[in-house]
Amino acid sequence: MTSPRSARTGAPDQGAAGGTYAKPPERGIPEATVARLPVYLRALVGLSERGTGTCSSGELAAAAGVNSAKLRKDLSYLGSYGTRGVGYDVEYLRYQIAREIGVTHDWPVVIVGIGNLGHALANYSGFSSRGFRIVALLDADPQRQGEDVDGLGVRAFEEMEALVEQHGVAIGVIATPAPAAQGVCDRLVAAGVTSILNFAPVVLSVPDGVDVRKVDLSIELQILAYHEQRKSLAAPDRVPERLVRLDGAVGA
Amino acid sequence: MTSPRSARTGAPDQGAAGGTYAKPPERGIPEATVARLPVYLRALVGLSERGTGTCSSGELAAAAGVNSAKLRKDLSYLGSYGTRGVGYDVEYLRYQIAREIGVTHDWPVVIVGIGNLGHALANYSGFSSRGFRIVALLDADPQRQGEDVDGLGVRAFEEMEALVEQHGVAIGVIATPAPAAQGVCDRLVAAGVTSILNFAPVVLSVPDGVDVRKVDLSIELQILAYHEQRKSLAAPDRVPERLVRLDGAVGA
DNA sequence: CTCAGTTTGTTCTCCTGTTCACAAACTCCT
DNA sequence: AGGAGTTTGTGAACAGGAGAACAAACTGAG
Repeated sequence: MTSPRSARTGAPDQGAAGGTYAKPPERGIPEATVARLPVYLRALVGLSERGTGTCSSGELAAAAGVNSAKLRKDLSYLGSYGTRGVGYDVEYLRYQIAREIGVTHDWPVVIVGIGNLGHALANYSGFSSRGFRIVALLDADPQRQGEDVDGLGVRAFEEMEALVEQHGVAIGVIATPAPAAQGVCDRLVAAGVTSILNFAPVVLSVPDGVDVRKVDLSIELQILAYHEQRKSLAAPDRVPERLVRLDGAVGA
Repeated sequence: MTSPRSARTGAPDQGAAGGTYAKPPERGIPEATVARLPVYLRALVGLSERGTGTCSSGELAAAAGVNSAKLRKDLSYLGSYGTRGVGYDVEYLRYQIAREIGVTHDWPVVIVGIGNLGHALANYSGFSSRGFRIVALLDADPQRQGEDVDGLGVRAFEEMEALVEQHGVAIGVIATPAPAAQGVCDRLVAAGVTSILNFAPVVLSVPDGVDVRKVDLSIELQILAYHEQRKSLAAPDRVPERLVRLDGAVGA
């Protein structure tokens, strides 16, 4: 009844109160959990700034906007960093999550495409405060080159390879117009970049071993629109004049 | 063996070639499918602009960057809009998806917080081309008010309620600094907005019936960093100087 | 008309992720 | 010290999505 297979990770648990180092999980954190770790990290930073020393899974879950059971299971993939009957030490857990994600050290980043969005990204404080150091801004437009954005000059594409090599850049951000994105992507990959955050509304094709994440502003709005439409259809009262004649439902 | 329960939708299929109107699904499109429909829509627009009249599920899947079986299953939730042995009519399918998402008619939108990101959003052409019409830009800073962004003046918060009412705004975009976001959110909801796209790095709390989607730029980068770190650990060769002393693994 | 080739729509199976529920472990009070 | 109260960590049921595989439906050639 008590644990038919207790040694799932192979290590004999070793008491969990010794403290030297708890457990090296190293293998297989589910993708869904990885996506939530940064949320927990941000919530912990908030709690820390408010002077909280310890917090329960319930409190942290509320701050992160998730279920407390899910939070505990997520954290259990990293190791046993809590204390039963007490909760989690905010600073300790914060460090452990930061280490697991990899934001305890600096990640040099290049941003390609310094239009409106590129400007916004270059100025976004959330990057630098989380270990992401923008080392270069690149744009194809000679008119933009030399322009100063947040203390960094905009450089030409031609310098991409040298900059990536020099700073050891592994992560690139693409904020170019759609037609230019694949070309920029290919060039980043050739230069040695292995992770790409893509804001251009295209599906990038990359070789194996390169990660791409896509952020598409209009897709998010369209998803909202879908649900909004459903809401209006479900409750036909309180519908303003914006939704008349949606379908052929009225006339027929 | 052949279909123990054939009448899953209840309707007798009625031939699918009549053409007046195929099927009103109206119920239960999986969330994962909803999130992909805009991607298909964009791929279809691309095909349409290139003059393609018909396409198979394989072609469309390639353009959208997904599996063809998944694409067919997704489309089947909307109804039977393809022809076996032929494929999908690009224009017809495009319209059907657009209608299902709700982008065949205009969605008036307000953007709150006209900093760097708000500027970028206001200028983003992907919105207007998909039925999202920005009807107001709002900012708390009196210095920004009156400034002209893309033909629209920046207005004060005080006008929010009147603008939402006047234009029948259902969707709001929050691009304010984190501390202001919850207050803005409450006010938008009180004014009648029922869908919110949140760029501020906070967890918004809203009443039931209000949808919130969050876009967090730094979280995406952190997810990339996690995988990048794993890649470096898995292949310790070709690691530049940026990843020395990651863990206590070397000294001990 | 018949038959081979093509492509959709759907079913079935597998896998990932979520949630519940509870034993183990800790604290605090008496 | 002992017992009541808390809280974590995790096994196990449950739900939902992904992919393979196949029958149904269409086209076109002979």
